[in-house]
Amino acid sequence: MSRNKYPEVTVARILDVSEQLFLEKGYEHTTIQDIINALGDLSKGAIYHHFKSKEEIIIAVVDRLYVGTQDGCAEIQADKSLNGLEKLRKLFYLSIGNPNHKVAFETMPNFFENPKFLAMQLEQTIYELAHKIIEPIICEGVADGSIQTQYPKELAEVVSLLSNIWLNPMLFHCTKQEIYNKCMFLKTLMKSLGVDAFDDELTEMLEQIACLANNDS
Amino acid sequence: MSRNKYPEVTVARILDVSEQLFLEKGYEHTTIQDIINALGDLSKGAIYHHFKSKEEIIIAVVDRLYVGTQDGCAEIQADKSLNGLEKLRKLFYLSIGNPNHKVAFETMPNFFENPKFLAMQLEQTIYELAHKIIEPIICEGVADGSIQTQYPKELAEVVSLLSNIWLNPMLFHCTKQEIYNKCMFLKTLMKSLGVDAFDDELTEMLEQIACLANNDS
DNA sequence: ATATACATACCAACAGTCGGTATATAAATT
DNA sequence: AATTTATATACCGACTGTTGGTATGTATAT
Repeated sequence: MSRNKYPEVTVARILDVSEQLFLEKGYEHTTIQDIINALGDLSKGAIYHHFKSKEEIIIAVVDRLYVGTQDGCAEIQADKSLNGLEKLRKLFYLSIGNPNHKVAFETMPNFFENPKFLAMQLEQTIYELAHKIIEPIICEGVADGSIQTQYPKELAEVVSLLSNIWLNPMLFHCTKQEIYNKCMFLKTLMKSLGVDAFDDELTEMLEQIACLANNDS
Repeated sequence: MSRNKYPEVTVARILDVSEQLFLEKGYEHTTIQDIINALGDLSKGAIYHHFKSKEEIIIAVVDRLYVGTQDGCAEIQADKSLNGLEKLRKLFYLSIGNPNHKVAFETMPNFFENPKFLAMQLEQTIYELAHKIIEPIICEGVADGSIQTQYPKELAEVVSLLSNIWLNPMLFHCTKQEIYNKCMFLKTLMKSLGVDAFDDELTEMLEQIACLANNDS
């Protein structure tokens, strides 16, 4: 294959194929050669022309997974008609409804055997989601009176961690019943922490996503 | 060096050196050759005689990190003079006071660059700590009336996750003030969830451990 | 005598490199 | 405007150094 006029297309193809393989086989068990084979018509040189290392590929993949969410966040953040609590609620919908998660969900067998992916997800959750997105919204909620807390930063971290990691069926496989219990628990937890953002509609959404993975109970 | 009369000593030495290196440089950036060099007088054959893979070495290392804790758990569990809540409280002391953590704490630069270790820690926290240790104790506490909850399993998972991962300065670097805030937050959180196990003495212990790592504020 | 604790030489797989080629694009020349 | 020239970029594929792991040999304890 000769030179492509639109290199972004090539980059996107590399990321598509890599994402699929990383989720399927795990980052550390995916070789560059696997990526080359799956692409079919590109060489090692091509890949290393666009990315300087395998690590850089997974960084780009994870970044891209969250791009849609990040855009949506900015939109919610800018919406003047919502108070802090309402913004938080809307954010949950956005995050849980993210179609990228579904894809990952279906192909990923066990996240603990994909430690790199897990670590990046955790890092992203704390340093991007909690600190840069949730915390400002909570502070806003405290200011407008819709959220009550003395510890906005800690609350942001815990809420992010629980909803993005603990509740994530990609990470912790669970039956429909277990998802439901987790949601109920999280709902009362958040309410008792001064954030009444977790409503029934949200629970239902999560249950439906969980059904994609397993048909238990 | 020829055959050793006491092979356990050799195994222990391999684990000592490996643990140090894994914490220092990260699992994936530690080579078998690094371990051999650090040992000084052993060969590759020796290592692969005692462990069948590099992965098996880190499993043994992590197992050993928790051995002391596990023994202590059994002791607490068997103590008939304590109710559920008191057992939980005692467990926190044990876990936080674990000297192994201090060692890891001092040498580990950034856990996110050691994804394998992080993943194993998370897995251990949920499937060993939460399900096998905390949950039974909480159920006991519910039965004897010292703990109130409708969701023992979920409570066990969240408590384990927050105290073992989120509060762990090895994972999330923080200043003394931040540790204090986290403790205060966790204390109110747990109390509002029906578990009043986090007292002032515990907070103080955590602060002292945090001081080992950085001297901020 | 045999099982065990090691040593050593070796292998296959891997991430990453490097010299080289082909093509797109823009500037210079006609 | 058409053609040449220059340069940056997309890509190729053989090669390298490193690494986890193995096969086989040897010495020692029981």
